[in-house]
Amino acid sequence: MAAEPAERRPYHREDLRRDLLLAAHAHVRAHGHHGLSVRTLAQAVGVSPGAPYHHFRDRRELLLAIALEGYARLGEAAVRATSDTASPAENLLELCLSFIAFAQANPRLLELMYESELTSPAPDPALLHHQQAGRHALQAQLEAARPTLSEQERTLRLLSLWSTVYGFASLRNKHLIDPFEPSGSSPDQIARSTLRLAVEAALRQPTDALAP
Amino acid sequence: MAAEPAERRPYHREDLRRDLLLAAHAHVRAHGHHGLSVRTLAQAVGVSPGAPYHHFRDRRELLLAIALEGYARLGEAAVRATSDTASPAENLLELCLSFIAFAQANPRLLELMYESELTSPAPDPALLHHQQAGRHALQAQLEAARPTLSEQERTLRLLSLWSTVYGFASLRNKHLIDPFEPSGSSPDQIARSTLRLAVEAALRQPTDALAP
DNA sequence: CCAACAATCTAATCATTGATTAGTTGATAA
DNA sequence: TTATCAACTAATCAATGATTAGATTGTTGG
Repeated sequence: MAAEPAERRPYHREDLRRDLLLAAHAHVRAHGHHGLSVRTLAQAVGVSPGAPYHHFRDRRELLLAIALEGYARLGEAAVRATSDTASPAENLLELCLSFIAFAQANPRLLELMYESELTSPAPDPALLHHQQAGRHALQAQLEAARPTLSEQERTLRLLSLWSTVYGFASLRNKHLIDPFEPSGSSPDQIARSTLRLAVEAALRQPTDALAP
Repeated sequence: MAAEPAERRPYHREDLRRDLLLAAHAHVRAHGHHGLSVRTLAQAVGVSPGAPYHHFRDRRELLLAIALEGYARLGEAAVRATSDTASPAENLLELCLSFIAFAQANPRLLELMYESELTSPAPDPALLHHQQAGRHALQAQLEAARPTLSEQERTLRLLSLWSTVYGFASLRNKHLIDPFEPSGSSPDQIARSTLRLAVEAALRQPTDALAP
Protein backbone atom coordinates (compact mmCIF):
# COMPACT_ATOMS: atom_id res chain seq x y z
CA MET A 1 0.00 0.00 0.00
CA ALA A 2 2.65 2.51 1.03
CA ALA A 3 4.95 3.39 -1.84
CA GLU A 4 6.66 5.96 0.35
CA PRO A 5 9.07 4.88 3.09
CA ALA A 6 6.90 6.81 5.56
CA GLU A 7 9.84 9.19 5.99
CA ARG A 8 10.63 11.85 3.42
CA ARG A 9 7.12 12.34 2.08
CA PRO A 10 7.27 14.93 -0.67
CA TYR A 11 5.83 18.31 0.17
CA HIS A 12 3.96 18.47 -3.11
CA ARG A 13 2.06 15.34 -3.84
CA GLU A 14 1.42 13.72 -7.18
CA ASP A 15 -2.35 14.11 -7.23
CA LEU A 16 -3.86 14.78 -3.84
CA ARG A 17 -7.30 15.33 -5.26
CA ARG A 18 -7.39 11.82 -6.67
CA ASP A 19 -6.01 10.32 -3.46
CA LEU A 20 -8.67 12.11 -1.44
CA LEU A 21 -11.41 10.91 -3.72
CA LEU A 22 -10.16 7.35 -3.55
CA ALA A 23 -10.06 7.39 0.24
CA ALA A 24 -13.43 9.09 0.41
CA HIS A 25 -14.91 6.58 -1.98
CA ALA A 26 -13.64 3.75 0.20
CA HIS A 27 -15.14 5.35 3.27
CA VAL A 28 -18.50 5.87 1.60
CA ARG A 29 -18.54 2.27 0.43
CA ALA A 30 -17.79 1.03 3.93
CA HIS A 31 -19.69 3.40 6.19
CA GLY A 32 -21.74 5.78 4.07
CA HIS A 33 -21.20 9.48 3.58
CA HIS A 34 -22.75 10.63 6.84
CA GLY A 35 -19.76 10.08 9.07
CA LEU A 36 -17.22 11.18 6.50
CA SER A 37 -14.98 13.84 8.01
CA VAL A 38 -12.68 16.03 5.98
CA ARG A 39 -10.12 15.98 8.76
CA THR A 40 -9.93 12.24 9.26
CA LEU A 41 -9.83 11.89 5.51
CA ALA A 42 -6.84 14.19 5.36
CA GLN A 43 -5.22 12.24 8.15
CA ALA A 44 -5.86 8.94 6.39
CA VAL A 45 -4.18 10.23 3.27
CA GLY A 46 -1.35 11.65 5.35
CA VAL A 47 -1.83 15.36 4.86
CA SER A 48 -2.64 18.37 7.03
CA PRO A 49 -6.27 19.11 7.92
CA GLY A 50 -6.47 22.15 5.70
CA ALA A 51 -4.98 20.59 2.60
CA PRO A 52 -8.23 19.21 1.12
CA TYR A 53 -9.61 22.73 0.91
CA HIS A 54 -7.20 23.50 -1.90
CA HIS A 55 -8.99 20.94 -4.04
CA PHE A 56 -12.57 21.21 -2.81
CA ARG A 57 -14.35 24.34 -1.75
CA ASP A 58 -16.04 22.57 1.15
CA ARG A 59 -17.21 19.18 2.32
CA ARG A 60 -20.26 19.31 0.08
CA GLU A 61 -18.14 19.70 -3.05
CA LEU A 62 -16.08 16.71 -2.05
CA LEU A 63 -19.21 14.60 -1.69
CA LEU A 64 -20.51 16.01 -4.94
CA ALA A 65 -17.37 14.87 -6.76
CA ILE A 66 -17.82 11.34 -5.42
CA ALA A 67 -21.45 11.35 -6.47
CA LEU A 68 -20.55 12.48 -9.98
CA GLU A 69 -18.04 9.65 -10.30
CA GLY A 70 -20.79 7.32 -9.21
CA TYR A 71 -23.08 8.61 -11.93
CA ALA A 72 -20.34 8.05 -14.47
CA ARG A 73 -20.04 4.42 -13.43
CA LEU A 74 -23.80 4.03 -13.41
CA GLY A 75 -23.96 5.39 -16.92
CA GLU A 76 -21.34 2.94 -18.12
CA ALA A 77 -23.31 0.09 -16.59
CA ALA A 78 -26.41 1.30 -18.40
CA VAL A 79 -24.58 1.36 -21.70
CA ARG A 80 -23.29 -2.16 -21.14
CA ALA A 81 -26.81 -3.33 -20.32
CA THR A 82 -28.30 -2.32 -23.64
CA SER A 83 -27.45 -3.67 -27.06
CA ASP A 84 -28.39 -2.70 -30.58
CA THR A 85 -29.22 -6.29 -31.48
CA ALA A 86 -31.74 -6.69 -28.67
CA SER A 87 -35.30 -5.47 -28.95
CA PRO A 88 -36.27 -2.20 -27.28
CA ALA A 89 -38.46 -4.14 -24.88
CA GLU A 90 -35.54 -6.32 -23.83
CA ASN A 91 -33.30 -3.28 -23.55
CA LEU A 92 -35.86 -1.59 -21.38
CA LEU A 93 -35.88 -4.47 -18.92
CA GLU A 94 -32.10 -4.78 -18.89
CA LEU A 95 -31.78 -1.05 -18.33
CA CYS A 96 -34.02 -1.27 -15.29
CA LEU A 97 -32.16 -4.27 -13.96
CA SER A 98 -28.80 -2.59 -14.42
CA PHE A 99 -29.98 0.19 -12.12
CA ILE A 100 -31.14 -2.30 -9.52
CA ALA A 101 -27.88 -4.20 -9.77
CA PHE A 102 -25.85 -1.03 -9.37
CA ALA A 103 -27.91 -0.12 -6.34
CA GLN A 104 -27.30 -3.50 -4.78
CA ALA A 105 -23.59 -3.42 -5.52
CA ASN A 106 -23.12 0.16 -4.29
CA PRO A 107 -25.86 0.88 -1.78
CA ARG A 108 -24.07 3.64 0.15
CA LEU A 109 -22.86 5.30 -3.02
CA LEU A 110 -26.33 5.39 -4.52
CA GLU A 111 -27.65 6.89 -1.31
CA LEU A 112 -25.10 9.68 -1.66
CA MET A 113 -25.91 10.13 -5.34
CA TYR A 114 -29.50 11.01 -4.50
CA GLU A 115 -28.81 12.75 -1.20
CA SER A 116 -30.90 15.90 -1.03
CA GLU A 117 -28.22 17.76 0.90
CA LEU A 118 -26.04 17.67 -2.21
CA THR A 119 -28.33 19.98 -4.13
CA SER A 120 -28.72 22.56 -1.37
CA PRO A 121 -28.47 25.41 -1.46
CA ALA A 122 -27.56 25.57 -5.15
CA PRO A 123 -28.65 22.61 -7.29
CA ASP A 124 -25.53 21.67 -9.21
CA PRO A 125 -26.27 21.56 -12.96
CA ALA A 126 -24.08 18.52 -13.64
CA LEU A 127 -25.66 16.60 -10.79
CA LEU A 128 -29.16 17.41 -11.96
CA HIS A 129 -28.28 16.40 -15.47
CA HIS A 130 -27.04 13.00 -14.34
CA GLN A 131 -30.03 12.47 -12.09
CA GLN A 132 -32.32 13.00 -15.05
CA ALA A 133 -30.21 10.84 -17.34
CA GLY A 134 -31.59 7.64 -15.87
CA ARG A 135 -35.10 8.62 -16.81
CA HIS A 136 -34.01 9.77 -20.25
CA ALA A 137 -32.45 6.41 -20.96
CA LEU A 138 -35.71 4.68 -20.15
CA GLN A 139 -37.58 7.23 -22.21
CA ALA A 140 -35.56 6.51 -25.34
CA GLN A 141 -36.13 2.77 -25.13
CA LEU A 142 -39.81 3.21 -24.37
CA GLU A 143 -40.25 5.45 -27.41
CA ALA A 144 -38.50 2.88 -29.54
CA ALA A 145 -40.60 0.07 -28.15
CA ARG A 146 -43.98 1.82 -28.33
CA PRO A 147 -43.76 4.61 -30.92
CA THR A 148 -47.49 4.66 -31.47
CA LEU A 149 -48.39 5.64 -27.94
CA SER A 150 -49.53 9.20 -27.41
CA GLU A 151 -47.12 11.62 -25.78
CA GLN A 152 -49.30 11.79 -22.72
CA GLU A 153 -49.70 8.06 -22.40
CA ARG A 154 -45.99 7.47 -22.85
CA THR A 155 -45.12 10.00 -20.18
CA LEU A 156 -47.42 8.23 -17.78
CA ARG A 157 -45.87 4.84 -18.47
CA LEU A 158 -42.40 6.25 -18.17
CA LEU A 159 -43.19 7.98 -14.88
CA SER A 160 -44.63 4.82 -13.43
CA LEU A 161 -41.77 2.61 -14.57
CA TRP A 162 -39.01 4.93 -13.42
CA SER A 163 -40.75 5.31 -10.07
CA THR A 164 -40.88 1.56 -9.70
CA VAL A 165 -37.23 1.12 -10.55
CA TYR A 166 -36.04 3.86 -8.24
CA GLY A 167 -38.43 2.86 -5.49
CA PHE A 168 -37.45 -0.78 -5.62
CA ALA A 169 -33.77 0.07 -5.45
CA SER A 170 -34.30 2.49 -2.58
CA LEU A 171 -36.50 0.22 -0.51
CA ARG A 172 -34.13 -2.66 -1.08
CA ASN A 173 -31.18 -0.63 0.17
CA LYS A 174 -33.16 0.35 3.24
CA HIS A 175 -33.75 -3.36 3.92
CA LEU A 176 -37.47 -2.80 3.56
CA ILE A 177 -37.93 -5.56 1.03
CA ASP A 178 -35.89 -8.54 2.15
CA PRO A 179 -37.96 -9.19 5.30
CA PHE A 180 -40.63 -10.77 3.18
CA GLU A 181 -38.94 -13.14 0.82
CA PRO A 182 -40.21 -16.47 2.05
CA SER A 183 -40.64 -17.61 -1.50
CA GLY A 184 -37.21 -19.21 -1.57
CA SER A 185 -36.23 -17.13 -4.56
CA SER A 186 -32.91 -15.37 -4.67
CA PRO A 187 -32.85 -11.57 -4.39
CA ASP A 188 -31.86 -11.35 -8.03
CA GLN A 189 -34.79 -13.51 -9.04
CA ILE A 190 -37.22 -11.35 -7.12
CA ALA A 191 -35.85 -8.18 -8.61
CA ARG A 192 -36.04 -9.65 -12.08
CA SER A 193 -39.60 -10.88 -11.68
CA THR A 194 -40.80 -7.63 -10.14
CA LEU A 195 -39.20 -5.46 -12.77
CA ARG A 196 -40.41 -7.68 -15.57
CA LEU A 197 -43.90 -7.15 -14.27
CA ALA A 198 -43.40 -3.38 -14.27
CA VAL A 199 -41.91 -3.33 -17.75
CA GLU A 200 -44.74 -5.44 -19.11
CA ALA A 201 -47.23 -3.02 -17.60
CA ALA A 202 -45.41 -0.13 -19.22
CA LEU A 203 -45.48 -1.81 -22.62
CA ARG A 204 -49.04 -3.08 -22.50
CA GLN A 205 -51.52 -1.72 -25.00
CA PRO A 206 -53.55 1.11 -23.54
CA THR A 207 -56.79 -0.39 -24.87
CA ASP A 208 -56.65 -3.12 -22.24
CA ALA A 209 -59.46 -2.75 -19.79
CA LEU A 210 -59.18 -3.28 -16.06
CA ALA A 211 -60.88 -6.44 -14.94
CA PRO A 212 -63.45 -5.75 -12.22
CA MET B 1 -46.52 33.20 21.19
CA ALA B 2 -44.86 34.02 24.54
CA ALA B 3 -47.07 33.18 27.46
CA GLU B 4 -44.24 34.15 29.79
CA PRO B 5 -43.34 37.81 30.32
CA ALA B 6 -39.82 37.00 29.18
CA GLU B 7 -38.69 37.73 32.74
CA ARG B 8 -39.24 35.25 35.54
CA ARG B 9 -39.29 32.13 33.41
CA PRO B 10 -39.95 29.16 35.67
CA TYR B 11 -37.00 26.92 36.38
CA HIS B 12 -39.04 23.81 35.77
CA ARG B 13 -41.00 23.94 32.60
CA GLU B 14 -44.42 22.48 31.87
CA ASP B 15 -43.37 19.99 29.22
CA LEU B 16 -40.01 20.72 27.71
CA ARG B 17 -40.00 17.54 25.69
CA ARG B 18 -43.13 18.59 23.85
CA ASP B 19 -41.84 22.13 23.32
CA LEU B 20 -38.61 20.77 21.88
CA LEU B 21 -40.47 18.45 19.53
CA LEU B 22 -42.72 21.26 18.35
CA ALA B 23 -39.79 23.54 17.61
CA ALA B 24 -37.86 20.72 15.97
CA HIS B 25 -40.87 19.81 13.88
CA ALA B 26 -41.14 23.40 12.70
CA HIS B 27 -37.45 23.43 11.81
CA VAL B 28 -37.70 20.19 9.88
CA ARG B 29 -40.71 21.45 7.98
CA ALA B 30 -38.91 24.63 7.05
CA HIS B 31 -35.32 23.54 6.48
CA GLY B 32 -35.09 19.77 6.77
CA HIS B 33 -33.41 17.77 9.49
CA HIS B 34 -29.85 18.13 8.24
CA GLY B 35 -29.13 21.51 9.73
CA LEU B 36 -31.06 20.91 12.92
CA SER B 37 -28.83 21.67 15.91
CA VAL B 38 -29.65 20.63 19.44
CA ARG B 39 -28.11 23.78 20.80
CA THR B 40 -29.94 26.27 18.62
CA LEU B 41 -33.10 24.31 19.31
CA ALA B 42 -32.55 24.71 23.04
CA GLN B 43 -31.87 28.39 22.52
CA ALA B 44 -35.04 28.79 20.45
CA VAL B 45 -37.10 27.22 23.21
CA GLY B 46 -35.29 29.33 25.79
CA VAL B 47 -33.39 26.71 27.72
CA SER B 48 -29.76 25.86 28.41
CA PRO B 49 -27.79 23.85 25.83
CA GLY B 50 -27.69 20.74 27.99
CA ALA B 51 -31.36 20.64 28.88
CA PRO B 52 -32.56 18.62 25.88
CA TYR B 53 -30.33 15.75 26.94
CA HIS B 54 -32.62 15.10 29.90
CA HIS B 55 -35.36 14.18 27.44
CA PHE B 56 -33.44 12.66 24.56
CA ARG B 57 -30.36 10.50 24.79
CA ASP B 58 -28.77 12.19 21.78
CA ARG B 59 -29.59 14.05 18.61
CA ARG B 60 -30.54 10.88 16.83
CA GLU B 61 -33.22 10.05 19.39
CA LEU B 62 -34.69 13.50 18.99
CA LEU B 63 -34.94 13.03 15.24
CA LEU B 64 -36.32 9.56 15.80
CA ALA B 65 -39.11 10.96 17.94
CA ILE B 66 -40.05 13.43 15.22
CA ALA B 67 -40.05 10.66 12.64
CA LEU B 68 -42.31 8.49 14.79
CA GLU B 69 -44.79 11.34 15.13
CA GLY B 70 -44.69 11.63 11.37
CA TYR B 71 -45.52 7.97 10.98
CA ALA B 72 -48.45 8.40 13.34
CA ARG B 73 -49.84 11.18 11.20
CA LEU B 74 -49.20 9.19 8.04
CA GLY B 75 -51.07 6.26 9.52
CA GLU B 76 -54.04 8.45 10.35
CA ALA B 77 -54.10 9.75 6.79
CA ALA B 78 -54.08 6.19 5.51
CA VAL B 79 -57.04 5.28 7.73
CA ARG B 80 -58.95 8.31 6.49
CA ALA B 81 -58.20 7.34 2.90
CA THR B 82 -59.86 3.95 3.08
CA SER B 83 -63.49 3.17 3.70
CA ASP B 84 -65.45 -0.01 4.33
CA THR B 85 -68.06 0.92 1.78
CA ALA B 86 -65.56 1.33 -1.05
CA SER B 87 -64.23 -1.60 -3.03
CA PRO B 88 -60.79 -2.99 -2.20
CA ALA B 89 -59.57 -1.79 -5.58
CA GLU B 90 -60.71 1.74 -4.85
CA ASN B 91 -59.22 1.58 -1.37
CA LEU B 92 -55.95 0.42 -2.85
CA LEU B 93 -55.74 3.43 -5.12
CA GLU B 94 -56.76 5.86 -2.39
CA LEU B 95 -54.19 4.33 -0.05
CA CYS B 96 -51.46 4.93 -2.59
CA LEU B 97 -52.63 8.47 -3.23
CA SER B 98 -52.76 9.26 0.47
CA PHE B 99 -49.06 8.40 0.70
CA ILE B 100 -48.26 10.61 -2.27
CA ALA B 101 -50.33 13.43 -0.81
CA PHE B 102 -48.60 13.14 2.54
CA ALA B 103 -45.24 13.21 0.81
CA GLN B 104 -46.16 16.35 -1.07
CA ALA B 105 -47.53 18.06 2.02
CA ASN B 106 -44.57 17.10 4.23
CA PRO B 107 -41.57 16.57 1.97
CA ARG B 108 -38.87 17.26 4.57
CA LEU B 109 -40.61 15.20 7.19
CA LEU B 110 -40.92 12.20 4.89
CA GLU B 111 -37.26 12.49 4.05
CA LEU B 112 -36.47 12.26 7.75
CA MET B 113 -38.87 9.35 8.22
CA TYR B 114 -36.88 7.24 5.76
CA GLU B 115 -33.46 8.65 6.59
CA SER B 116 -31.00 5.78 6.80
CA GLU B 117 -29.01 7.47 9.54
CA LEU B 118 -31.97 6.98 11.87
CA THR B 119 -31.57 3.22 11.90
CA SER B 120 -27.83 3.19 12.50
CA PRO B 121 -26.29 1.71 14.43
CA ALA B 122 -29.26 0.00 16.04
CA PRO B 123 -32.42 -0.28 13.92
CA ASP B 124 -35.16 0.95 16.21
CA PRO B 125 -37.97 -1.64 16.42
CA ALA B 126 -40.77 0.92 16.46
CA LEU B 127 -39.34 2.73 13.46
CA LEU B 128 -38.97 -0.47 11.48
CA HIS B 129 -42.50 -1.46 12.35
CA HIS B 130 -43.91 1.79 11.05
CA GLN B 131 -41.78 1.65 7.92
CA GLN B 132 -43.25 -1.74 7.11
CA ALA B 133 -46.77 -0.66 7.98
CA GLY B 134 -47.19 1.15 4.67
CA ARG B 135 -46.56 -2.01 2.76
CA HIS B 136 -48.80 -4.05 5.05
CA ALA B 137 -51.69 -1.70 4.45
CA LEU B 138 -51.36 -2.19 0.71
CA GLN B 139 -50.99 -5.92 1.23
CA ALA B 140 -54.30 -6.19 3.07
CA GLN B 141 -56.23 -4.35 0.36
CA LEU B 142 -54.55 -6.32 -2.38
CA GLU B 143 -55.47 -9.60 -0.73
CA ALA B 144 -59.04 -8.42 -0.41
CA ALA B 145 -59.14 -7.30 -4.02
CA ARG B 146 -57.48 -10.36 -5.54
CA PRO B 147 -57.87 -13.28 -3.15
CA THR B 148 -57.42 -15.85 -5.87
CA LEU B 149 -53.90 -14.83 -6.77
CA SER B 150 -51.13 -17.16 -5.69
CA GLU B 151 -49.00 -16.09 -2.76
CA GLN B 152 -46.02 -15.66 -5.04
CA GLU B 153 -47.90 -13.65 -7.62
CA ARG B 154 -49.44 -11.42 -5.00
CA THR B 155 -46.06 -10.71 -3.43
CA LEU B 156 -44.74 -9.67 -6.79
CA ARG B 157 -47.64 -7.32 -7.44
CA LEU B 158 -47.36 -5.85 -3.97
CA LEU B 159 -43.62 -5.33 -4.31
CA SER B 160 -44.03 -3.58 -7.62
CA LEU B 161 -46.87 -1.35 -6.47
CA TRP B 162 -45.24 -0.33 -3.21
CA SER B 163 -42.02 0.43 -5.07
CA THR B 164 -43.93 2.63 -7.48
CA VAL B 165 -45.66 4.53 -4.73
CA TYR B 166 -42.53 5.09 -2.69
CA GLY B 167 -40.45 5.84 -5.76
CA PHE B 168 -42.93 8.35 -7.13
CA ALA B 169 -43.12 10.17 -3.81
CA SER B 170 -39.34 10.22 -3.44
CA LEU B 171 -38.59 11.38 -6.96
CA ARG B 172 -41.25 14.03 -6.70
CA ASN B 173 -39.78 15.41 -3.48
CA LYS B 174 -36.37 15.50 -5.13
CA HIS B 175 -37.90 17.60 -7.92
CA LEU B 176 -37.01 14.90 -10.40
CA ILE B 177 -40.50 14.63 -11.83
CA ASP B 178 -41.85 18.13 -12.26
CA PRO B 179 -39.33 19.12 -14.97
CA PHE B 180 -41.30 17.15 -17.49
CA GLU B 181 -44.92 18.05 -17.06
CA PRO B 182 -45.64 19.84 -20.30
CA SER B 183 -48.96 18.10 -20.50
CA GLY B 184 -50.71 20.94 -18.79
CA SER B 185 -52.03 18.61 -16.13
CA SER B 186 -51.83 19.57 -12.48
CA PRO B 187 -49.37 17.70 -10.24
CA ASP B 188 -52.29 16.02 -8.52
CA GLN B 189 -53.69 14.86 -11.85
CA ILE B 190 -50.37 13.38 -12.88
CA ALA B 191 -49.96 11.58 -9.60
CA ARG B 192 -53.47 10.21 -9.84
CA SER B 193 -53.08 9.03 -13.42
CA THR B 194 -49.71 7.44 -12.77
CA LEU B 195 -50.81 5.64 -9.65
CA ARG B 196 -54.02 4.49 -11.28
CA LEU B 197 -51.91 2.90 -13.95
CA ALA B 198 -49.78 1.14 -11.33
CA VAL B 199 -52.81 -0.07 -9.37
CA GLU B 200 -54.46 -1.39 -12.52
CA ALA B 201 -51.30 -3.30 -13.34
CA ALA B 202 -51.25 -4.77 -9.85
CA LEU B 203 -54.86 -5.89 -10.14
CA ARG B 204 -54.67 -7.24 -13.67
CA GLN B 205 -55.25 -10.93 -14.23
CA PRO B 206 -51.96 -12.84 -14.44
CA THR B 207 -53.13 -14.72 -17.52
CA ASP B 208 -52.70 -11.60 -19.63
CA ALA B 209 -49.90 -12.04 -22.08
CA LEU B 210 -47.37 -9.40 -23.02
CA ALA B 211 -47.87 -8.03 -26.49
CA PRO B 212 -44.70 -8.32 -28.58
C1' DC C 1 20.33 30.46 -15.54
C1' DC C 2 17.66 32.91 -12.51
C1' DA C 3 14.20 35.69 -10.56
C1' DA C 4 9.40 36.33 -10.06
C1' DC C 5 5.12 33.97 -9.85
C1' DA C 6 1.62 30.71 -8.74
C1' DA C 7 0.10 26.56 -6.80
C1' DT C 8 0.38 23.41 -3.02
C1' DC C 9 0.80 22.42 1.54
C1' DT C 10 1.54 23.27 6.86
C1' DA C 11 0.54 25.33 11.17
C1' DA C 12 -2.26 27.91 13.83
C1' DT C 13 -6.57 29.47 14.83
C1' DC C 14 -11.75 30.37 15.29
C1' DA C 15 -16.62 29.20 15.67
C1' DT C 16 -19.96 25.71 16.05
C1' DT C 17 -21.66 21.69 17.72
C1' DG C 18 -22.60 17.17 20.34
C1' DA C 19 -22.08 15.44 24.60
C1' DT C 20 -20.75 14.95 29.65
C1' DT C 21 -20.24 16.37 34.48
C1' DA C 22 -20.95 18.71 38.79
C1' DG C 23 -23.81 21.35 41.12
C1' DT C 24 -28.43 24.12 41.71
C1' DT C 25 -33.46 24.57 41.88
C1' DG C 26 -37.84 23.25 43.13
C1' DA C 27 -41.71 19.98 43.38
C1' DT C 28 -43.34 15.97 45.92
C1' DA C 29 -43.96 12.97 49.59
C1' DA C 30 -42.96 10.93 54.19
C1' DT D 1 -40.09 20.28 57.80
C1' DT D 2 -37.05 17.70 55.50
C1' DA D 3 -35.38 14.00 52.44
C1' DT D 4 -35.45 12.83 47.85
C1' DC D 5 -35.29 13.12 43.03
C1' DA D 6 -36.15 14.77 38.44
C1' DA D 7 -35.31 18.93 35.79
C1' DC D 8 -32.35 22.39 34.81
C1' DT D 9 -27.94 25.50 34.58
C1' DA D 10 -23.18 26.37 34.04
C1' DA D 11 -18.95 24.87 32.75
C1' DT D 12 -16.29 22.12 30.10
C1' DC D 13 -14.23 18.77 26.57
C1' DA D 14 -13.44 16.80 22.07
C1' DA D 15 -14.36 16.79 17.25
C1' DT D 16 -15.16 19.13 13.23
C1' DG D 17 -15.64 22.65 9.22
C1' DA D 18 -13.47 26.38 7.67
C1' DT D 19 -10.15 30.41 7.26
C1' DT D 20 -5.70 32.74 7.41
C1' DA D 21 -0.75 33.61 7.23
C1' DG D 22 3.28 31.80 5.96
C1' DA D 23 6.54 28.09 4.27
C1' DT D 24 7.77 25.10 0.24
C1' DT D 25 8.12 23.75 -4.36
C1' DG D 26 7.35 23.64 -9.27
C1' DT D 27 7.03 26.63 -13.33
C1' DT D 28 7.89 30.22 -16.47
C1' DG D 29 9.29 34.60 -18.63
C1' DG D 30 13.47 37.33 -19.13
